[in-house]
Formats: sequence, C-alpha cells, structure tokens
Amino acid sequence: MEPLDTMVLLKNKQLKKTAVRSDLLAILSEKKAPCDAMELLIKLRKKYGRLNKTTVYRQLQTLTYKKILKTIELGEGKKRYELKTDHHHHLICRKCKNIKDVRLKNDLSREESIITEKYRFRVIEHSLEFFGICRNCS
Amino acid sequence: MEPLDTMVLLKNKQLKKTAVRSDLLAILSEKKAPCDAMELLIKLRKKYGRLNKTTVYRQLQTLTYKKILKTIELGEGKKRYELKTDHHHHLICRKCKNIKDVRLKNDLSREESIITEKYRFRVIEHSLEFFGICRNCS
DNA sequence: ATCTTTGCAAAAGTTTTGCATATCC
DNA sequence: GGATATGCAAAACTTTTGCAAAGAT
Repeated sequence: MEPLDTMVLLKNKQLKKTAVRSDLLAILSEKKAPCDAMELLIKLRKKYGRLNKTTVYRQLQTLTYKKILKTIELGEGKKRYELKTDHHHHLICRKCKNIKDVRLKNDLSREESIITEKYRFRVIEHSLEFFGICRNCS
Repeated sequence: MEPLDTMVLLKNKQLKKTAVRSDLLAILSEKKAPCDAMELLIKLRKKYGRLNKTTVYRQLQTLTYKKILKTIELGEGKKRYELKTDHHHHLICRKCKNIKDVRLKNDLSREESIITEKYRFRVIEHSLEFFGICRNCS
C-alpha cells in the first residue's frame, strides 16, 4: 500500500492533526493486518511515554466514526482496526493466530445484488474472513 | 430447520443430558439468528429462576469446543452463538441491529481453492457477513 | 462411585464515561 | 478564544477462574 498522506486525510475529515493521531495512522498504514487497541497503545508509548489507553480508544472511535478506519472482530473478544482503503479479506490461522490480508478477484457484487433483490436489504459493506491453518503451522 | 434431536446430539458428543443444556440447544434451534450469552441467560431464567451466568458461559464454551455450536462476532463487542448446522451467512442492519440468516448458492469453494494454492493456507471455514439497511429501515 | 455440571464470588480483559487540563487552529 | 484532544480515575460490560456443592450415568 502506498504511504498514507495523513495531512490530507485529516484535513478532509475536519480533524486536527495531533501528533498521536498522525502516528496512530502511520502505524496502521504500515501494518499488513488489523491492530487491536493494546497493540497500538504499546507501540505509541515508545514515543509518547505516558499515553493513556483512553486516548487510544477515543482516537479509534473518532477515526471509525469519520470512516477513516474500519472495525472488525475475529472471534477473539476484542476489536481490531484497519485503514478503510482497498477492500480485502483476512486469513486467520487457528494455531499461531497470525492474521494476513488477502485480495480476491471476486468482489461478491453478484451476491450483493441477489441479497438486495431477494431480501430488499441494501448492502453497504461485507466482511469475509477465512479461518484455517497457515503454511508455517501445517 | 428441522427440530434438533438433542438426545442424539449430546450422546454422540459424550455430554450429559442436563435440563439446562437441552433447553439451551432448543432455544438456539428455534432461533433464526445467532444469540448472545445474556439473551440465552434471560430466556433460560424464565424456567430456571436462579440460573447463573457462569453456567451459560460454560455451556457455550463446552458446546463450542465439541463443535455443536459456532461462535461469531459482528462488531458489537460480544460473542454470538449458533448451531453448527447448515452453512449460512448474516445480514446485519446498521439501523435496527436486526440479524437475519441467509443462504447463498455460491459456497466460495473457488475462493478457498485459490487461497489454498496461492497462500498455502488450509481453509477450515469462513465467515461472511453483510452489513447494510434492512427493508423495514429503508 | 465417579465424572460432570452448577452456583457463587471474585477477578480479568476490553471498552466507555466524567471531568479537569492541555493543545491545536 | 473556542473547539478539540488528552490524562486520570472510575465504572460498565463481557467473559473467565477457583472452589465447594449438587447432579447425572
């Protein structure tokens, strides 16, 4: 993924460019899998020593509300966050718990049309995750 | 869905047929959408007045471990459970939060083959959820 | 008789809220 | 200056654990 232009992103969404927020977005733009709140807190604390978890949670809320981030849950009992850039799915290894982003050619638009017609349900987005055993664990 | 033969199910899995467990499975077999722990606790308490939440959580753990139930998370910050019968997906309304089961013709086996080959990731199962606006809310 | 299940209390893990202070534009 | 962001403490919410008592085969 190309480096994120945090400045532009934040201005467009009427958010202030605070140091923590920029770094949080930078971390997410470099990751190839969704992050949870604690992971972000720990990484950010290397630079912002006494950063509070509340701040992280609030940033995640705000950025999700502004549609810069997307929330997903993978059955772990906690939320994960990723940049709402290109659409992709996840491979979650049941053994090592590693998560990997993948892109599929099939964008499920046929299925979404069927759902719209048959159930009169207007699809905004979908979430598709694959659970199994990764190459390292098999 | 045809009524669940709880007796057979439990015997096959070497679980005792306790009243609470049978009723929990009965509730899930009648539902057309996945349940969370509190919903089950409240329903079960109508019959078992002082049923403890720990019991429900433990049943859910056990039945999931025995592969009678499947856990899903839909971005609500809590787990939901459903019988592991026929494979299906969910429509989640962003307004009224209603959840509906749907069956699709496409079982994504083509995508799973691609993932197996390209990433050497052995898919065990997948989870596909559609988020949008239901007919009542649009 | 033995193994499983349950209740109760306590704790753990994740996320949210209130309020005072600090920071950004 | 006025709106937004942050730190801290406390609480809310979901889920888990330890242990003793009760129940099932």
